[in-house]
Amino acid sequence: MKLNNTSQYAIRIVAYIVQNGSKNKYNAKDISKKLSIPYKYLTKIMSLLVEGNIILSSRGREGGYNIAKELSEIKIGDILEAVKESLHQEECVLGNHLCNKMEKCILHDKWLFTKNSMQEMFKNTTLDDFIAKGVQR
Amino acid sequence: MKLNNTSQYAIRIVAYIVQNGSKNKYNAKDISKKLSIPYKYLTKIMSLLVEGNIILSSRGREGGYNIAKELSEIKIGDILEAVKESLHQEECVLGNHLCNKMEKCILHDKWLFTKNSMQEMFKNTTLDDFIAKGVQR
DNA sequence: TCTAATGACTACCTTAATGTAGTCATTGAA
DNA sequence: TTCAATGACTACATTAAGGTAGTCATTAGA
Ligand code: SF4
Ligand code: SF4
Repeated sequence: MKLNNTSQYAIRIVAYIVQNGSKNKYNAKDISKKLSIPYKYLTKIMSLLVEGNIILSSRGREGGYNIAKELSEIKIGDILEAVKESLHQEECVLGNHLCNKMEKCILHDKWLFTKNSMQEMFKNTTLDDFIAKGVQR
Repeated sequence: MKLNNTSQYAIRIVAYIVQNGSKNKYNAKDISKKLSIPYKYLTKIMSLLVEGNIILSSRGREGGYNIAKELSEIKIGDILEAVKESLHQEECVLGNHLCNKMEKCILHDKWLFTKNSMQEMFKNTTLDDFIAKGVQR
């Protein structure tokens, strides 16, 4: 039970940018070094974040990455979505074996509740929440 | 965010046994057919459940599997533990990058809360809970 | 204009989880 | 006492996630 590697990296990347000045521009090599994320893997993830409109990139000399919007507009959930983490509600504890609503098992509602609270958490946490407390790396 | 395949199978196997009579004995071939779990993969999982003292097995002709204890004594959490699903609390959202308690990030407590409620759910649900409602397959 | 510094793209490699094959060990029934 | 029906064990095959290599495209500055 955890987020996959790519999602974890993505959150750490964005958190890093937020904490070190969201107005600044960051290049792939530096981020890679600072966060110990393999360079090529990092750029792959960055492309996903760009595609998801969370990060802006500029190519060429003096290029780099920066945040695409206001911090308060970006939710953790958006990041996870950008890297295709599956958080879908309709997924059952036992995989995708969806049952009809009439004969649900004991775990159904309990799991849904937990799933919901997790989703709420990701939906309700925005990037500016990171500034105050800080993430250790 | 979901249980891995092996865990899902394990729960479905035990649920199947519970629903079809926990006093009866079941052989691998039948379970495999009924639940569409690859035969060899199934026997591998069964061995884990036997090792975890959830299932008893008897070899030889007329052999098979049956539940090792009273239904009320077996928790979903026990099944997950038997197949080595990692549910450990100390694991952070961002992997194993544990921070010191002084500078925890905004997700820390929220994640812990969710994690806890999930663990509680698994700890507090026993096999006899399955009987009443039934799991669709 | 040329070039070094950058990100984007494509294709491949590695690893861990999932799944399969073959054989051995045990046992009850004929 | 055989032997067919069973589970256990070992080793291999497949797949998907994670990670790497090489090259192309873009751009600011000399
Ligand atoms: S009833 Fe149980 S098995 Fe069926 S979809 Fe809900 S959680 Fe999954
Ligand atoms: S503070 Fe945040 S990053 Fe650090 S261990 Fe807790 S959840 Fe993980």
